[in-house]
Amino acid sequence: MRSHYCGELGSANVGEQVEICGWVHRRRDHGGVIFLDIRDRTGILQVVFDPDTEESFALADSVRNEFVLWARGKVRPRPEGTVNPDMRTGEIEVLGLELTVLNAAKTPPFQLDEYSDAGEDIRLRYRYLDLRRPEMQQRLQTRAQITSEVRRYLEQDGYLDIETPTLSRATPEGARDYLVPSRTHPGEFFALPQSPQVYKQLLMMSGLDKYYQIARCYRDEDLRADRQPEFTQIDIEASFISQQQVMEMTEGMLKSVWRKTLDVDLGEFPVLSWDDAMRDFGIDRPDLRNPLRLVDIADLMKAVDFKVFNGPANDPQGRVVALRAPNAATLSRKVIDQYTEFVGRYGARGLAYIKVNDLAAGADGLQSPILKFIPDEVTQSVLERVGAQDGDIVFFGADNRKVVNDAMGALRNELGADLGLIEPGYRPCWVVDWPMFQRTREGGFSAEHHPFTQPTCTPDELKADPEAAKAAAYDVVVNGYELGGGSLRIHSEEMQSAVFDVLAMDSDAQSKFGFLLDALQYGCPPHGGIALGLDRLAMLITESQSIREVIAFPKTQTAACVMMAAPGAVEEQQLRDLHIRLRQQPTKAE
RNA sequence: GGAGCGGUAGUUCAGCUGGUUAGAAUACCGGCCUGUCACGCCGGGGGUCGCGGGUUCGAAUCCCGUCCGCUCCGCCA
Repeated sequence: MRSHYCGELGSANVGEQVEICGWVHRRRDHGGVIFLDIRDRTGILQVVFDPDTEESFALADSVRNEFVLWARGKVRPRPEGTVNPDMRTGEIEVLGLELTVLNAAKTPPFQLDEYSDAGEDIRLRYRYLDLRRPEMQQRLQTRAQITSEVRRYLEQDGYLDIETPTLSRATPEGARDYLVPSRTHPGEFFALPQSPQVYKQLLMMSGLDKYYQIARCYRDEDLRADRQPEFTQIDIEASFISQQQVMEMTEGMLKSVWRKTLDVDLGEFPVLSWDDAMRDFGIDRPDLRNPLRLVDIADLMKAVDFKVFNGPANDPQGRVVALRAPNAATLSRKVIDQYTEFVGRYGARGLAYIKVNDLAAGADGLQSPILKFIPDEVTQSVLERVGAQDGDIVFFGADNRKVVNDAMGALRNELGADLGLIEPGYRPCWVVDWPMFQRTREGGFSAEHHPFTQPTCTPDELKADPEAAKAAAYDVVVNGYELGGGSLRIHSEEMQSAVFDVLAMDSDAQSKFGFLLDALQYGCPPHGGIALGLDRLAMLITESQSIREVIAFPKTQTAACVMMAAPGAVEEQQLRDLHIRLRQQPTKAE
């Protein structure tokens, strides 16, 4: 039916008779000559019809946008002066000799050209049309290129692609599970996996040695621009492997992905400790393209009444930081108020600042609502430490550690973007030496990474002081996105039980991992691995603003599919089969 | 669970301090046009102003509720 794809024709094909298939991208009718731009996955091709071919000319006259066509014609160079340098196939055209309309098309609900931008709502409702757009085709092709390169890289390194179940068991820890009722076990439910974590560890215990999978994962939590309820992980695990080896393997893989898709050298992956990341960036996934840094100044501010920052006075759990923004002293009161509101979202109760107009003039050269609360020499030492220059503005955060890190870390990102300080390109890094646990609001502990992560201490030390325990965990971060995270895993039953104890998992919860504790006692090799978010990877490489742009059929913010109207109600009989009765009738209006 | 933004022609938007017949661009339809490439020119059709209620002589505009989309906080081991 087809001899060539549209996009692959060029000057080399001049003189050939070709058959092409595709959609009418645009039609230009000049009365005596009609141009049809035919589009397929590979590109766009101009096909010309003139009145000599009477039948085809009449047909070409009748077609409309998005009609599906077959055409036979002759490739010829475009006449002098009509070459289109903006088009990949712009040096040639096809003289249409025969034309068949394979299918007519209704007028699309939105324009599929590259110049108009439909709302996401309508794009998703007609996703099959949205995906026809060259931009979307390119994104999905790039995504396929990524997975292809990942597979190639891992397979040449001896990793086996092994599938694990997507009907699994609800877990006591972690995100909310998507549940699937069991017909054969009344009242019982499967859970869709949040990750293949436990399965891949069991595969290591089975001696499969090196495993990978491009695995769909499910988490029933609220969505974000970079979060979908179902997403894809590049899941990797290996036995008898060190943290260093996992990191090198991952670096090599990411570098070859970037080289393959963008022909970009990712360069070095600096390694930051978690403590350093939190200190300098207030966040565990720093965007290194942003030159701004948080600077601790609590020691300088000891003498100052912290209430000027609306923060607690000399709280040992507290943190006081300065954030210098170069050449931003011109920020208006209104803009500063907006930043104050911005940090408020993260719990900050205010945003103090000093505008540095003229350093040489001392206090007279500064402009700030807080100066009168701070001794001049303290102000000077603070400005000196942050390296303030004339024209800068210095923001301050003082509160408990979490609020300061959250608020000032976010402000750093916001300011960096607003002030145009984000360097172009990609800046990867590793964040290592994670704490094993974090305190929960209730005073207990939750796993910072996950409960299978190998602590770097003994089980006794772990139980004695959980807060001090570090984990053999590592995250790979690119441009402020957590691309992936991994760890060495616990391979002794004693350590795994100790972790469960610290997490205060009751015997019922622990029994759900009984199979794992058992397995650990039957000769479990030391092992470790990593999981990378494929969607985020594709998002970064295609420079998309949303994860939805690199997923063919994504869910909306309410975790629904507007095209299929999923989720939807089911027949009463289906519920009966599953032994389910709804607690109340749905009230959602149509 | 919470905060914010948006919903007006097929689409993208303007109109929103209440007051003629709700506009623009584009798309669509018809006509003209033999070298365009976001073709051009002429003409035309097209609206439940998301939905429900309220205030008012009068509501796209003000108020309340609700649904949908997006961004963010919480949440996401």
